[in-house]
Amino acid sequence: MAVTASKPTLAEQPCDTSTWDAGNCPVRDVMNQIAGKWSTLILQALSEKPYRFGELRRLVPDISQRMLTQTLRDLQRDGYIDRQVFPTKPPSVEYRMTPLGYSLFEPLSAVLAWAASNHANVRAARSKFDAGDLR
Amino acid sequence: MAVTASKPTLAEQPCDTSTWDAGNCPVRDVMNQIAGKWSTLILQALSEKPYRFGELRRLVPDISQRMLTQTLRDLQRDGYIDRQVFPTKPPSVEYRMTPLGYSLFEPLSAVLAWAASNHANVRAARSKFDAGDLR
DNA sequence: CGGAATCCCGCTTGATACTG
DNA sequence: CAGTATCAAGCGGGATTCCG
Repeated sequence: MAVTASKPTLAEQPCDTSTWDAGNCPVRDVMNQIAGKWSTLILQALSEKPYRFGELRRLVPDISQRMLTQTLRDLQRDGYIDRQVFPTKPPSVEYRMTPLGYSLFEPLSAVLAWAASNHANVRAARSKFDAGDLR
Repeated sequence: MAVTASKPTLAEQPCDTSTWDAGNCPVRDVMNQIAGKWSTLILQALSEKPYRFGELRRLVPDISQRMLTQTLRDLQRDGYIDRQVFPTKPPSVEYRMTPLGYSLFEPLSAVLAWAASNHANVRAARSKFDAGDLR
């Protein structure tokens, strides 16, 4: 349960505050997409193997078809996933991760793993804050 | 410019779809916080060294004091940062990263670094998608 | 200086219905 | 099956004002 990491080496991190102007900040530009409510879930699913639309819908129980469509299009637009249509009857559409998507998911999966491992720590900090808030 | 990573080892990733129910999904619970419009920027700044309220405000030029206050409180609530009040006149408040915050920032910084490195790739994919959209 | 409180707008999201 | 279209609600977030 103990937090494993202390202060890491941060010297080479992209903390360049000179590029934080809203328009051309890479961090914002990329994060604003993958930070969406559903993006990480979809990326996580597709990192495993390709899936069809309906399969993804079942994998992420409470996503609406509207949001699934939109999230998939956004991820495709940024080059993270590919969309392949099979003109069968009824039609079938398969989504799969691109090399760029995999290259993103590599560091991203570390964050997701952190979330899974440290969820309890975060929840604990939360209740502690909510409780002893006044003092 | 070339994308460096191909399919990485994903066997051990937390792709457990059984825990994707909205309520208890660790990924959503953690990501929904750090995915905020400003959270990563603040974490990035505080990963360097502690800062005071006004300093952070200057570091992130286009954040409103409302959002800065709220983001800082949320990050503090989840245990990522600490808040220390110096009862001077006028008062001074310093924010600094906690060990938990550093342990999160370690994997997170890899994503931020990816964003900086691959921003061009994403932008290229975007324009390509927007152009040849119809065919 | 470091906030809290209030007002208000607009984008995101969800529910529903329709189409190829 | 895999979407698109439309409408309405919610809340994220900005501008402003006031306080210790």
